[in-house]
Amino acid sequence: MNERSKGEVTAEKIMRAAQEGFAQNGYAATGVAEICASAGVSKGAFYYHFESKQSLFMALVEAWLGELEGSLAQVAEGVQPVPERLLAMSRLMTGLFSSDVVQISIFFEFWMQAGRDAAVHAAVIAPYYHFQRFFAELLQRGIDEGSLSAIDPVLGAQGIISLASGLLLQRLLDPEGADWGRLLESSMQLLLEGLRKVES
Amino acid sequence: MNERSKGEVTAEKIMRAAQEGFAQNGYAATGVAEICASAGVSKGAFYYHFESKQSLFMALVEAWLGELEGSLAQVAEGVQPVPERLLAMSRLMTGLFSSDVVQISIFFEFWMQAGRDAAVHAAVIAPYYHFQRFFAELLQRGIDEGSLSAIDPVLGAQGIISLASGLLLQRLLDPEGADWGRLLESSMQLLLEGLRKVES
DNA sequence: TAAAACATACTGACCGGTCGGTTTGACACA
DNA sequence: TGTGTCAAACCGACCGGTCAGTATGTTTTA
Repeated sequence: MNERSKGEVTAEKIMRAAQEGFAQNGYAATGVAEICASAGVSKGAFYYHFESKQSLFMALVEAWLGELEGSLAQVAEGVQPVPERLLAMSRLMTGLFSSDVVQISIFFEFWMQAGRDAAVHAAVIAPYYHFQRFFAELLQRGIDEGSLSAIDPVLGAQGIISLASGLLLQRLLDPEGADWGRLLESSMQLLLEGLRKVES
Repeated sequence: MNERSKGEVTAEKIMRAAQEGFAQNGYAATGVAEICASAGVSKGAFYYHFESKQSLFMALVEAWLGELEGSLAQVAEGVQPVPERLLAMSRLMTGLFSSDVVQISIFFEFWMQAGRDAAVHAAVIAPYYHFQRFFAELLQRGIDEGSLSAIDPVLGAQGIISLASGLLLQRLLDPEGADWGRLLESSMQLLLEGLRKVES
């Protein structure tokens, strides 16, 4: 009935514990022993499933990116005009990111490590470009359909990504400082206002 | 002639070396011995000037924030309309931030540590609010003078901060991916377009 | 000459990773 | 159903090395 083997369950327990640890105290400050204790698993089990602490981190990165990619694909399709579509996406992100500060924290942990570790960087840069291209194409479509003014779509895409990640960053510093989910939506609206084609 | 004592010079050498180390490899992964070697100074000198590794980090945070505060005060005054003033500020930031990836990296290192360490958080959150208030007041002035539409100024301020920090974040991941300095200016212009009051 | 400013050797805790051994569960065979 | 087998899964003591911090002595400066 249950298709997941015992080993897979253990590996998942380790990954969950590691994610929490890395998010809470950072990669370097989180020991393997601590992860094991938190997962209720021995060190032997850890090194049975993962080659090293580093490779565990990579597994986390890849799992997270895969998840993100999936939820992006969900909203990739649509027939509404581009501005409405972007707003809908930001509303969706609201739900995805308002979940837990820990989730956000690990995301930036990945980002920071990418600047230091070549392997992490290689794993992160490709999806990043993918995202950039995704938004740029969306904007281009908006320009083509006449709902957006003719700015450089890549520039606009980088602006959108900036806005989203910057808000996440502020939320990290001051979780109670604002309704960050709602804020993402309204500042996206603001940016769109700047992008929107003036009726002539 | 030279007013700076020998001790102050040593402390500065240590701080410079530490900044580089923390930025390059992160706080936890940068050892005290490594910092000392890089500064050309012994461990004794280190612990003569700093109580602990942690307190050195705090000193770096405070120095950096003070510097930022100073360069902000420089452009606080002005007689131009608010939108032009904001653009001028983003142009100024271009120069300040395009200097070195290391500089940016240490900035985010501070930010991340703030989420983990109460002392760092306390030191960072106050200036953060200060900045937020600064931009909010600037926007309010723009609304009052009629150059901006009547949005929530705090929301606008958080949007501006998001844009700036988000672009920095992307620059960290992909330094050669764009002319990030120019990008800050043009996306600020985009945001301002959304904020600008339509002539009626 | 006293205090400030350093240098060097050292300590104890901790950490990533290893290793020899043990448990567990699925399957074969009787 | 009982029993032997084997590999996957797991355990935890242990090792080499690193790290923040200290103890103590030496030089420099005013």
